[in-house]
Amino acid sequence: MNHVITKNKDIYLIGQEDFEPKHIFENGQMFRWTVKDDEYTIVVDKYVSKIKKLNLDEIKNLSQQHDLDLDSESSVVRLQNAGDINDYHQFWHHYFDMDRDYAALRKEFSAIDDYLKKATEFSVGLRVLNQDFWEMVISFIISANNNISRIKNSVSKLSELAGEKLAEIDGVTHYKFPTAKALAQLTPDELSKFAGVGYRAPYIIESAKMIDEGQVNLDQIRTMPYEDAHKEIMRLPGVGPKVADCILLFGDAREIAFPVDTWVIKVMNEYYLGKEKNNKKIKAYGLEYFGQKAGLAQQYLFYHARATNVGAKKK
DNA sequence: GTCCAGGCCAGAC
DNA sequence: GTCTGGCCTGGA
Repeated sequence: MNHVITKNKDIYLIGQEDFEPKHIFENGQMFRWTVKDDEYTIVVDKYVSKIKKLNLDEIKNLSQQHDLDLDSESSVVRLQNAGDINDYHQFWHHYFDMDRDYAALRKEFSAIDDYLKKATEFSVGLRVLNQDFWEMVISFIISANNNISRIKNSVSKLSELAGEKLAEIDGVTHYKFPTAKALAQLTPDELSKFAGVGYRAPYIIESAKMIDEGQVNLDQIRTMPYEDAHKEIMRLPGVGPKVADCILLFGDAREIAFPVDTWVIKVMNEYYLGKEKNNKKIKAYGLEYFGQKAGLAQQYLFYHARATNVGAKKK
């Protein structure tokens, strides 16, 4: 039975089989992480925390140290510098989407078809995070026609440029994600130069202004039906159909949002459609085929496709 | 040097 | 409405 305990200011998730930090952070939904020796340092909200899935020796040590009986547990995840048990219940529990039964979800997806089954088996422990809506807007504007290492660097630099200082860990200073008001005051030149966002700089600043001035109301968007929300969020410059779906899936937990990116195009053409170039039609097929949880299925497909380089031309 | 990266935008039809 | 070319920039 999985549960949560705290020891020495650390939080431990015990017996949670569907929690693999690598599959959670390295699947393109989250950009504020670094990893060293399988331990992830992440910047989320006001926290700069360390997340690690403990190995057998570490579990044994923890067990002895605190006189616990954890030897039979195959999964212990440690959250360091993440606050106390109240922080867990008020923030982390929802952030990590702990109310969702991912084992049941994988079972459900496995029954749909063999390829999705393979993708879910490949990604046991993947979870779709519930992240800050505003942060997703800017992060995914940056993501367009870009790669993950550059996106990570840009988001980090952007925070350094306009965000509040949080903490210094292992010699690195981390900054909170900036507010819309702070980003709205930057000039495209300084943003482009410092954060390396290139031609996206004016999109970021203009979107920040529209949100700060209330021309686009993110709180209202969250109460809209999916189609309306998707349309409304696209009023922001730099936000097209794919970026809008990422924002809704990762920032507003819209399970139906099905981002069609290069990897999904490859997967869908390789295993489902044959040859379809129209992204709108690919998305329509995805929604029809995978149903209300299309976005969650997309995460398994995307992660597996990218990791295995689906659709690569054989020499 | 070329190509690509979790696409968007403007312009042409 | 659909399709096409161009695009900051860093790394392979």
